[in-house]
Amino acid sequence: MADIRLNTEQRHKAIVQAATPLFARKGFAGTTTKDIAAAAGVSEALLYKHFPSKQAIYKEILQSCCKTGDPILARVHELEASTSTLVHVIYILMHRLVLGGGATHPDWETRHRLMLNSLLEDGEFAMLVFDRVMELTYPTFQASMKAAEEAGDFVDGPGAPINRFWFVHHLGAILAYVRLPKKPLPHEGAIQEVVAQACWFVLRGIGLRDEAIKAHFNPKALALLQL
Amino acid sequence: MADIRLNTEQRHKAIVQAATPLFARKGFAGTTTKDIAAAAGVSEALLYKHFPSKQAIYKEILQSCCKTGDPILARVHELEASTSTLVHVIYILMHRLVLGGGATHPDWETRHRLMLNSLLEDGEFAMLVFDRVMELTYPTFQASMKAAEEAGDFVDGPGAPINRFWFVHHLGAILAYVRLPKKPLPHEGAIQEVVAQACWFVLRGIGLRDEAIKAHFNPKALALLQL
DNA sequence: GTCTATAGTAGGATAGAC
DNA sequence: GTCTATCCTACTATAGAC
Repeated sequence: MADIRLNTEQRHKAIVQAATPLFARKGFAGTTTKDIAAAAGVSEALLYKHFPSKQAIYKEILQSCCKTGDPILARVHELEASTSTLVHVIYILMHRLVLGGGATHPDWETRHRLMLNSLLEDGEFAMLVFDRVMELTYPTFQASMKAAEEAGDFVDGPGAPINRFWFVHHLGAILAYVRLPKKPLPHEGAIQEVVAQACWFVLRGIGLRDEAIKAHFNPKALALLQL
Repeated sequence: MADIRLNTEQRHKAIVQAATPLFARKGFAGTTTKDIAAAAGVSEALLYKHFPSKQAIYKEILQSCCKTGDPILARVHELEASTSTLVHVIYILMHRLVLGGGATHPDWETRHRLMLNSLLEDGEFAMLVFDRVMELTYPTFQASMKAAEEAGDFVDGPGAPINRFWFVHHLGAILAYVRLPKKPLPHEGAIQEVVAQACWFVLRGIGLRDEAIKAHFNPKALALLQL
């Protein structure tokens, strides 16, 4: 069945890779070991040489998948704190959440599905992903909010800055989630438009002044970058 | 097994009611007919006298559950369009999404879970729920945005009003979703606080001026109403 | 209207050969 | 390292009695 012989580590990885989209699409209960074996191109027996149980495969997927961060998001920390950076970080975050990573990181859909499954289960994976997202982007986000305030572009509001950060992330996330079924959705206009509107919405929401948004937010130019 | 004999209609309803939280919690694949029968207090055989298949039970649950609207939301249309109404509608919507309906409508958690499952499946149920929410609350929301604009409390922004409505709803929804696992979450502060901050965030987001929010949004007073 | 009993299948996991 | 064959349990669904 297996096309070629792989060493233990390679086969182990291959099984995880093959199983990931299955668990993402059909959930833990809906995925059978038969499915996994077929997707991995091996016999069911071989699965059990590498993993003690189906549960163990799932656990390992959640472990490994929450660690891999989007390569673009990983570089956000390089940006200097400013109003402009605040606008761009938010655009990047929203854009990648909703539109995915294109060629550089095509697997956002899988991650979104694993997130939803996790929220229906124990939420463990979701927590780890939240930690990761925060680690990658919040320092720059927070510093840029502060910079924007000092520049007079920002009006503070009630509540912790971290909560505002999560509101931004949450909106991007749920826009992605409601698009998972490939059905017509309540939103009006093309998805790029909706994302741009959502960015404007959250920029206002965190407290950026309309003039600052107008000055720094150029969604059409950003869209050309196809990031 | 069955405590008492019910007529066809009653038993039918009882099965649906018993099965609903099971499908919500464990998804379609994770719920067994044995579970359903036990929860309904009947034999598995009896399920099949009322429904041709497990799938049929699930379908009927999704059909019936998307029709029942929250009784408070159903009365939103009675409110007159104004800035104040805009603020209150948003608070009511967010509050009920996140904190649930208390005694009047305790089953928000089940609905949230069915929503997440639907987004992982074909999204049909999600669409129907979206329609229902929009039907109940959007007319008042839209009219109040217009009234707020005429009162000078509101600065219009880019994009269709309906999208801003959905951004509001989405944020409330996802705050509820991330709370489904009873785990500590990224947000800072008590959940009532977070909801109040989220309301402020979306009020800004749709374009309400800070002065108008300050004038009309009194979360502590609203919280006392325990609505 | 409801049950017990059971058919038939699919699921997770293992034994043992190569 | 990989497979075929198999075990046993759990699952969906039905038959037939009360």
